[in-house]
Order: sequence, then C-alpha cells, then structure tokens
Amino acid sequence: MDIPSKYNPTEAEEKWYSFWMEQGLFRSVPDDREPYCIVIPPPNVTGVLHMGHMLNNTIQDVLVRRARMQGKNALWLPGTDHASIATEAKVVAKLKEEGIKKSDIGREEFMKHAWEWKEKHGGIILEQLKKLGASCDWDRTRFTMEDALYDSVIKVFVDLYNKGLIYRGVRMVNWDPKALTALSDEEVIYKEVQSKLYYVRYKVDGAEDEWVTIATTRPETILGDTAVCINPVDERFKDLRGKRVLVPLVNRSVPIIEDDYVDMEFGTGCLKITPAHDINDYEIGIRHNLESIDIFNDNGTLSEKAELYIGVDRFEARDKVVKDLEAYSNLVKIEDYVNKVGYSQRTDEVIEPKLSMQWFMKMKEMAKPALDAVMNDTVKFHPAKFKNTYQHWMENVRDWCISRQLWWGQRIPAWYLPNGEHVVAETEEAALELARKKFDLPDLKIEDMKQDEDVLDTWFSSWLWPISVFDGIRYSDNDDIKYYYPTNDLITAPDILFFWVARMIMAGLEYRNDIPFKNVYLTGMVRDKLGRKMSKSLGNSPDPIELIEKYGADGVRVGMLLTSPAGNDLPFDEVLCEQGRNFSNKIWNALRLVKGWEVDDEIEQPSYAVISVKWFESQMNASIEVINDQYDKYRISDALMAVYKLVWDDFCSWYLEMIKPAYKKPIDRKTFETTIGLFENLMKLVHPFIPFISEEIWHHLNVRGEKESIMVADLPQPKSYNASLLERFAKEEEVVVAIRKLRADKNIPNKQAIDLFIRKNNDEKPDRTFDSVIMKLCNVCEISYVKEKVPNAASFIVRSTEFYVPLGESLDIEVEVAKLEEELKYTKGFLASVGKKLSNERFVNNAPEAVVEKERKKKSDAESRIKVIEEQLAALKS
RNA sequence: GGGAGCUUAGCUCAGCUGGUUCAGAGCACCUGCCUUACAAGCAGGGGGUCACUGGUUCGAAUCCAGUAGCUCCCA
Repeated sequence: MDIPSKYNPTEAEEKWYSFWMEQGLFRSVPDDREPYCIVIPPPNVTGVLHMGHMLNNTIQDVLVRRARMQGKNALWLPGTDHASIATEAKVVAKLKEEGIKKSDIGREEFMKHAWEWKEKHGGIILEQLKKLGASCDWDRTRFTMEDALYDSVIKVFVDLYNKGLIYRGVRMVNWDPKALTALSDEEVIYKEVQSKLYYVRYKVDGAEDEWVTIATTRPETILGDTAVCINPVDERFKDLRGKRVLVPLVNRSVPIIEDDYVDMEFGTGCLKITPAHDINDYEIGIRHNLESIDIFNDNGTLSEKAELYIGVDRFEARDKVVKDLEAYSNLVKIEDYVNKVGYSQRTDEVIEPKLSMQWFMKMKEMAKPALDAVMNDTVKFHPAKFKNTYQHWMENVRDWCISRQLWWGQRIPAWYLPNGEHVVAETEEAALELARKKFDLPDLKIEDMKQDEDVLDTWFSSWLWPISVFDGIRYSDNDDIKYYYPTNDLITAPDILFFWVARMIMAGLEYRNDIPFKNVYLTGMVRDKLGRKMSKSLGNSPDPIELIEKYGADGVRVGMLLTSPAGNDLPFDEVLCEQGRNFSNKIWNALRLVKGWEVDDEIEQPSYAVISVKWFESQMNASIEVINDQYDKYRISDALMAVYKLVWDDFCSWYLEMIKPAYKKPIDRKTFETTIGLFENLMKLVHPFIPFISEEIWHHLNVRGEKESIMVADLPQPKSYNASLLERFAKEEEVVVAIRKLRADKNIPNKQAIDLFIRKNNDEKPDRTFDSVIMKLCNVCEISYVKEKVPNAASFIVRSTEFYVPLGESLDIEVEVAKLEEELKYTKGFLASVGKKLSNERFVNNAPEAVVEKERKKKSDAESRIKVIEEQLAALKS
C-alpha cells in the first residue's frame, strides 16, 4: 500500500466528513438501543464561530462520538436561536442602508425582511461546525422561530398565564435606549467605571441662606427629583426634619423625608430621590408616596417632563446640567469616583432604569423544585462547585421580565379590549371567544381587539429547547420526546447558568415533570495567553477556521482540550494546537513504520515479541480503565492525556521499538497481525478526540468495506490485565533508561554491543521475563546473573539490584567514587528519616500496622542498598 | 457591600476519605543526536519551603483558624 510521507489534514477532513454525511452516520432515530442525547446550546443565528464555540462543541463531539462507539443510539441535535435584539439590530441596519425606516414599513413587512436576512446570513456558524468535525444530526436542525418552536412558546405563555405565573405590571426595568427595549436583570452587565461624584447644594425652601448638600453620580436626574432623604437617626440633620428644599435649576419644592436606607457614611449623608430613575429611589418613593417624574424619552434623550434640555441626550445633558449648576452656584465640588454601571449585554449601551409596563414571570414557585433537583444531584453539575452559585441565585431569584419592545420574536398572545381589559389566548379567534365570554361582550369583533406589540425574550424560547426541539410541548407523547428525553449531557459555559440552564430545569420539571438533562458540564472561558477575554475590540481572538486550516481540525481539537479541565478558564495558545498537530504526525509516522514492514510467514515469533505483546495488551487494558474512569468523571482533558500517553509513550516509544525488526529484515506474521489489531484499537480509543486521522488510519490498517467507518466501530472494552507484569516492566524500563544513560555518559555508541551482568541481592530470584527485550533495546549480547561483583566494569543500581557493564577501557575511578558517595549520602539521610519515624513510639503505636510495615520495608531496603553501595566503594578503592 | 472559590515547577494544571521515594503530568527549558517511521523527531537531564502564619496530629500539599493576593457571582 502506498502511504504518503506527509499526512494531509485538509484533504482527509473533507473526504471523511462527506463520507460520514453520505453514509448517514450522524442520523439518529428512535430504536430499541439505549439513547444518548445532547442538544446543542443554540448559538445566536447572527453569530460566527469563536473560540468558545470551538471548545464547547469539541467537548460535545467527543462525548457523542464515544457514546456512539459504545453502541448507544447517539443524537447530537443542532440548531440556532433567533436572537431578538441582535438580529433585529442587523435587519434595522440593513434597511437603514437601503433608506428604509422600520416604522415606515410596519411589522409584517419587517418580518419578511428579517426572515430573508436569516435565510441569507443566518446559521453560518452551523456550517463552520462541520469543519470541526461535529457529528450533529443535521436533518434535525432546529430554529427557535420555526413554526413548531414558535407555537410551543405561545402555548407555554398561555398556560403559565392561566396558571397565574405570568402577569403584567408597571415595574422598574432595565431599559436599553439603543435597542429600545426592556431587558431582564440577567442581560445587564455591571462594569466598574471611572466616574465623578458631584456635590450639589439645594436651598431650603423659605429660608434665607440655608442649604442642603447631596452627592450624586447622575446630576442630570436632578430634574426628576421629588425628595431629599436623610437618615432618621442622623443628628447632623435634625433641624431639617419636616422642611422642604428647592430642586436646583427647576426650583421645584420637594419634601425632606427620613428613611433608614440612607447610608450616613456615604457622600454627605443626604440623598436625592428620583423615583423614576433608580430602583432604590423607586422603592423609597413607594414607601413615602412620592411622585415619579420620568424625565427621559425611550431613546435616552430628555423628555418634556424634564422641563429643561428637552431632546438632549442624557450624557450631553449631564455636562450641561453641571455647567448650569456651577453657574447658579449650586455645585459644591466634584470628586473622582469609581462605581459600577450597568450595560446592555447586547448593545453595550448604558442601561437606564425606567418605569414601564412589562410582562413578568413569577419565579419563586418554579425555582424551588429546580433548586432541589440540582442540590440532590438529580441533575449533576461538573464541576460541582457551581452548585453554590446556582443555589445562591435560585434562593434569591426575582421575577423575570419577559417582554421585549421588538418585532423579531414570538409576539405576545395578549389582546387588549376597548374596555381596558385584556385576554390571553393562543390565537386571535380563541382570544375573541374568550373575551366575549369573559366580559359578556357578545358583539365584540376581532377588529375591536388590539394585540400586544411586544415579543418575548429569546430565552423564553431557549428555556424550552430540550423539549421543543422534539416538539414535546405540542405533542407530549410523540416518539422522539419519549425516547430522547431527558437528554444526557449539556455542555455550556457558566455565564449562562441562570439565563438558560436554571430555566431549562424549571421548564423541564413544569412541562415534562422530569429534568431536561442528567449532567451539566460547565466549560471555562477561552482567554488569550495573557489571560484576557477574547474580544473583537482587542483583536486577540484567532479565527477558528484559519486555525483549522493551519493545524488540521484534529490538531485544533486536541489543542482546545489539552488544558481545559471543566470549569477552568483556558488560556489559549497556538502552541497547544501545534502539539495537537504533532500528535497526528506521530500517529501518521507510526502507521508508515508498521505498514512499511515486509511480512514473512516463515519466521517464528521471536521471544521478545511474545512478551512485548503481552505487556502492551496489559498496558492498554490498564489505560482503558483509567480513560473510562476519567470520562465518567467528565475529566475530558485527563482522558485525552491518558490516551495521548498510551499512544505516544507506550505504543510508539516502547512497544514499536520493542517489536521492530532489524533494518531491512521482515517481521513475522503473528507479531504483525497482532500489532495491526492493537493499532486499530488505539485508533478507536483516539477517535472521539481526533475523528479524521483515526478514520484515515483505520482504513489504511486493513481492507475495509465501502461503507465501513470507525465512527460506528465498537470501542474496546476494558479487560483484565496482568498488573504484576506491568510492575515488572516498569522496573525493566528503569534498567533500559540506566543503560542508555550509561552509554551516553561513557560515550558508548549504540552500535557497539555490550554485555550485562546482574547481581541480585536479598536472595531474590532473577526475573528473566524481559531479558530478551533488554537485549534488543540496548544492544546487549548477553545477560548473565552473577553472585560476585564484576571488576573493571561500570555499574548502576536499580532498586536493590546491581548491574555491571564491563568496559574495554579502564574506568575513571574518581568519578565513579564521587557518584557512589553522593548516592550513599542521600540514602543514609533517607534511612535516618525513616529510622526517626520508627523510633518514635507514638508513631509505631498509633499508625495503622500497614503504614508501619511500609516504613520497616523502606528501612530494610535502604539498609541493603547502603550495603551494596559501600561494597562497591570498597571494591573501587582497593 | 454580600457570597463562593482559588493560590503546588517558568506556564497550564493533577494530587480522592491526612501515611509508599509524594511532591506529580503536559508544555517550556538544558545537553547530546539529521540512529532510513517521525527534527512536527529520538535519547538523556535539571527544576518546587505545595501563598504566609499559627493550630490539630505520631505524621499535613491534604484538616482547622487567621493574614495576604487573585478570580467569579450577586446587589
């Protein structure tokens, strides 16, 4: 067979991915096998692949490929979410370019444009995932706005409304003045910013020259002030009680109120109250029956209510206000101040707390069972430390603002009636019927009702994802949902633990009476090697597709996984991908070696090969046990490292060297066939991590049928192994290393054969199991077991066995003596510490017998070793 | 401001219920090798007072308390 000297990842990846697709190997339909299912965390339909996706999806693919090879009916279900704000922003921008305003074309027309945009530009990310090797069942690709999922959302909204869990009300919400919509608390990111603290004095109403100084970071909101507040126990301000002050610039008279919310230490101890624009002020406002003056328009400019600066942007207004305060001598001083400001996760605009009428979902009731499910490990978190975070959030959960002032999304199924009431129903017709009945309006017509203009939060679609992708909301008994639900593993990042994971658990318990997944694997965040977040503005994020072109998909997969234990951030460095590519290269060359051998049926299997095979089989089974254990613990990077070492160290560095025939000599049939078999097993073990090259090599190793694929081969099961053989081989490894070192030290070239004499101590019997292997690896002519020291020979000690290699030329006695003396010193020191332990009566009496016994063994080993060293020294010196 | 977590080799991390020569792995580093599978490699090697202080214990990287630094979450 012709094997190119270089592996070409690009070619192989293209070939095998289309092969897998053609063979339908990613497809899953319910049958009588055990199911294994992962639903993809639906990426934003506007998104492109970034490094976080690479990590996340590599892990998913590893898990799903392994499950498939374990004989399970594995489904990895892909899809995207509609990303209300992001998509709508893109569409609005595109229309703007064409000179079209959203408000001019109306809702229906806009939706047409949005769909068109989605069809044209959406879902690039799914195509990119294919380059990574993602084994998703693409026939099942879902989108949160498609009919079945849309209707599911509506159905759930109506149901929760009827259960009293969804309500409408005026609340302080997080307003995004750029996207012109309310956001949920979870969509607000607090950032520390360098700002200023302005000290402003308010004149006491009716007094000649009496002033009250307050401190604020937002002087422009002064225009909406409706009180000044002091702490009731603050003696400094007792004279102010019951008085009124004049709000600067607008000269509105407002009361001085007392509330223990005020922190006497902060600022001046006097707080201005703007109930319409601060959540705390809002609550104080309710307690004290204050008026709310909303001074902002939806787009963040000042409204007529502000009286001044009407139409000016809020930040510009701040500058103007400060200037004017100064002009009117109201400004006392300005200090630098660091505070936290909320930003919109979607638009990065500073959030404006705003009173508005929105739809909310009650959370307390649903949170309880969802909290329990995680705390009692019905849903397991990996790593478990995230249970703490989850618990804290769930115990302090607040109602979820689910309405968004957008068009791209599921329109809220609420209709308003001329009498001021509203009804909620799945369809207009149902709403009409309901309204007629409920309010006794038999003549009510559809045209009399007006549907709510708003849509639902995108997460209000995503939280149903594990159910709605199987259409389990509308048809709760269908075959798919019954078979795949609950799914097995969810792989996601901790930053959407609340947005999404928690809510999916709630939805699962509410609508399936069962958890949505059994395990949640929380990945870390991919950072650059300096530990910074990857971001477009820093330009520090590599393009995943370019990485794949450079290192191969397999190389990048290995690179992503090598240093990413669950929950830990991954400081990404391209050298990791390089290491991954090198791994592919190593395997490729092992293939070239093995397939390059000429096989001779006449040759008997040599003894070194017999024992080498026995050893490697044991080693592989031991490793499989470790690998499976790592997988079970979701320690994917450790599982990979175990496989990596099995392939590179044990197979390539040891086993292949052990059985390799002499140059240009053929290999015996038996060893060859066995080695091919072992190689195949290794490829199956690595396949979940590096699917492409393992498939390529698997096809090179043996003749395969046209439709055969390693993807669906059986993963090797752990078999019992000979642990004592492994232990003995470990000793032999030490001997081989010692001989190599000796050759290097003494400048004995590998080509020059040597003799080896072994002197056992403690009446141990010689173990000749690996003699033939040592002879082969170290070019040893003869191994002899002796009772006496060997004169004029270099020597070394492994454990308590002495080894001698006679040297043609004389030894450098001084060097040997120095080496031995150093070793003697170390061993004596070691003996002393063990002796100290053993002479401590409390240790001997209190420690478990086994531990004491181990110390005694250490002592006797050290003693015999010291004896050996001393004898050697004596012999050298004589 | 409230809560959670982390600190082990130059870097990224393992180290389970205290007890083997327990101080580990990978990468990086140093030395020698272009030995016909692989220089994207081979062989060998060096490297850490386990953040600090105290306590519990016969025995602490491991358990407890405090200190310092870092990270995340929530407000």
